[in-house]
Amino acid sequence: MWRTFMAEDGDRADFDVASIQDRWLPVWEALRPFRASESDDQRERMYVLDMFPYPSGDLHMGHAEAYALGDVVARYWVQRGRNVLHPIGWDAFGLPAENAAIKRGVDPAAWTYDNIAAQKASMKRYACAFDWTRTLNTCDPDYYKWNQWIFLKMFERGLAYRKASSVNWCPTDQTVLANEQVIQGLCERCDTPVTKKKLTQWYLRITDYAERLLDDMDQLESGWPEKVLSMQRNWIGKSTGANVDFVIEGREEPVTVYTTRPDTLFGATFFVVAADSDLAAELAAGSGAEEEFEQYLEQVKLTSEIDRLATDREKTGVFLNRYAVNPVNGERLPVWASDYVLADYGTGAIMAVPAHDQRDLDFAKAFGIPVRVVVASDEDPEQTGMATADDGPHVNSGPLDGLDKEAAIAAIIEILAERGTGEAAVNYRLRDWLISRQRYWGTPIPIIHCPSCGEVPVPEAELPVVLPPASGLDLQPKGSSPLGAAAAWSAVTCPSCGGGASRDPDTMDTFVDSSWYFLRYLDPANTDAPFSREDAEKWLPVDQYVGGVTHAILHLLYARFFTKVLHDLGMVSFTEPFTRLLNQGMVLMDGSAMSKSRGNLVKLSDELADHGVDAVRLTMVFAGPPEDDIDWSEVSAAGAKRFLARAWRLSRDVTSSPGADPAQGDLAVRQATHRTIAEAATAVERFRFNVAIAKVMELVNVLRKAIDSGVGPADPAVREGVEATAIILSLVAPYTAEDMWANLGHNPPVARAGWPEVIDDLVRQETVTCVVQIKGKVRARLEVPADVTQAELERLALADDTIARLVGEAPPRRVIVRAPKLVNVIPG
RNA sequence: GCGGGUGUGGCGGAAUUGGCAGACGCGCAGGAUUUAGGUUCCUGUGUCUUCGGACGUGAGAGUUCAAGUCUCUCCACCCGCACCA
Repeated sequence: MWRTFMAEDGDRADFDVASIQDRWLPVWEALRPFRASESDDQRERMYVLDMFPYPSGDLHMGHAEAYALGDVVARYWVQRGRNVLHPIGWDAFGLPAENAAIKRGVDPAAWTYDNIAAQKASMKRYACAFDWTRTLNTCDPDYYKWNQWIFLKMFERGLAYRKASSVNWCPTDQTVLANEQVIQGLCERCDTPVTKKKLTQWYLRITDYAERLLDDMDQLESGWPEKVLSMQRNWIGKSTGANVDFVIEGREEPVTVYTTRPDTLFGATFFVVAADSDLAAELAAGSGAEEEFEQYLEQVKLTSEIDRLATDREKTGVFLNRYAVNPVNGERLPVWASDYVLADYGTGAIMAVPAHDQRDLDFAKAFGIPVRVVVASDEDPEQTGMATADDGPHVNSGPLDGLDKEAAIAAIIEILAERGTGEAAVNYRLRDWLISRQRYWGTPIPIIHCPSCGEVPVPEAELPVVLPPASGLDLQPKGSSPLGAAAAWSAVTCPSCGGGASRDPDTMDTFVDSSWYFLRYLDPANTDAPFSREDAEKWLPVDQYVGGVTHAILHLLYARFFTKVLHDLGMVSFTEPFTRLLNQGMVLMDGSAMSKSRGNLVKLSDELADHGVDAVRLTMVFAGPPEDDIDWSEVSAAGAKRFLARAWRLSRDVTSSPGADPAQGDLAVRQATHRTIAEAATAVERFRFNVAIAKVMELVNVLRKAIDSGVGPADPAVREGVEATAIILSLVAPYTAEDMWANLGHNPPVARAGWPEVIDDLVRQETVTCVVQIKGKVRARLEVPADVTQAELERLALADDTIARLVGEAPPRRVIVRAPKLVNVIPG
């Protein structure tokens, strides 16, 4: 009702958000201001990329923040005259589509494409500066064909392979998970405790790239947040040490263990194999300890992953009635099986040195195994219960006695190497990437299983292997892929021998889709290749990537891996895909993440209806540094709207004509304008968008005063200032800016108006305020010429009445002069 | 435990190289316009104060003419990893 009032309330209250939005949206739709030029454009290229969304519903507050931030960067560089590529697409495969299908009986494809349509409309209304001619959906056969193609290239090179292994299994989603998708023992997606299952699955050999993934981080050092780099380093988990071979009595082959402390080899008093390893079962067989071992293994299997992760758990294990022989001194070490040794790290077996490893000590104490100190220390681990990890002279270690840690490691490696029982070794925590998923809505794995030929790649000419329609398939999770039940789809003839064969029933992890999508944007309709090498060389690597820190490991590591593989395939020349990364924070409500169950969900559509697109965007950008979280309850979209109305009113008040010569205008207003332009540019380039906004707000205040009580609305400097305001605001508040631009008598789009040129003379201050301190406390201020000399400034400062009075007669002991801004007088 | 980060008014946050702490906004208070106000405009707003000033950036020390900024010690909180041998 009050809106009706406002409309009648004369020229003050005309800032009608809804009608401004309705006016400009169709105009932009026609003008397409953000199309990246395809060829022979001489402008410098720039690739600004936002992480693409999963179409799980309409856009939410998190999207609104991320896309507002990415938009500032993209729009800024467009204004600066760059040829900016700023694309968007949809990460459209994945479980939610399938779950919706199961729950509501809709086709996953229909569900997905409906959501995409809704998000696309919302994004356009949200005025995202995307190049709408380049969108992609990963669930389109045109897209996933190239997942399959890349997979086959990897298969050819041995980078994609199948193996049987104990894998992470989500009982709820009824599918396997990559290590990266298990968070604290829970399924990343549904928080169900993850269990282990022995399955034959497809893997990508990311471990082959571990060293390069680590090394190439040097290239990212200044462009990526330190946090993300450290998380990736952590995840790759490189360690150095040695492999040592231990003979097990009664076993032909020696067992290799990996250790980071080969120098403590003389302190080994027992030997442990992972309870769930094949080796443990083998050693238990015929040892007389089978029964105990079986019982123990049962118990271990029942222990959930979460319990396993509790670090303060009691050590458990079972003696296998076997002995390993220490290669350096021939000692017999009892062999135990325990779950504190992991089957899939190192070799699944360890030498245990209780004096210098806390876990081994805990175990030794629990089972009364002797502790032998081999690195001298004041503390006795057996007494204190604390293993010592400090450096120190070695003792009880034969040839290593007296050496420090570093020397001892070098010496023992040499000794082992001479005897052929060990060598220096490097280990990684990173495991190969498990990509098989027993679900429907994903990329079919393009392999045919033939009883006589084995794994046969689908011939390239037959790609894509298209998903069969969902209708008629049982998508209910049951542990095996729904595709296997699509008999007509599954049954094929072997491309190699022509015999009966079947398709691989699994689909790929959706992280495969997002590992190279940034390349597909260059040429999303290409039918000959995933992307053109020529375009890739022109546009990539991505100059600025914007997205949430939730993908710090998963997506970013996989995308880096894919880029290196594509590099090795000769398809791209660079080795890192994203030069700079900006991780935006989250949008919270009342201190915690929004969720329906918590009852603190803020609906984006409500906020947009209440305050308008521009005010919501402005609030997101002005709230603080982009990487910080925003608590929606602590910021004010109403305040943002008020500011926009204030800025917009300026454009109504200007009475000079377009093209009026600003040189004829008021100097002070011009200076304020040009300083703002310069400061806003610096702030945007440093990602201090909130500061850029603050600067525009100051300019708006100056212009308001100039109009109301200063030079008046007809001064050309006022026009210049309001035009600059519109252009700077176009980065954040495109509707308001466009309407201001029109009010000022210009044609749309303001987004392509060009960044105003800064006149240096107007930025330079001819006089500055100099503070005069006495002993570091400000006592006076002087207006001085900006180019004042040190000597002149000192004279002026000491001549100041206040200063002269406070300093007194005696000559000052010292005067520090930093012309033109500061003088500090230390009285005698 | 290991690694990364953050501590500034009632709140969100500013502050190139050490050089006026608290820009800008929110909120609050007062005033003007208004029949009215979820409008607009103006003014004030770190704390204490004997109105001269004094104190003030998590705590404590140090370097310096000068420290939010540099160094050391400590505290609190957040994030990531965590039985990885």
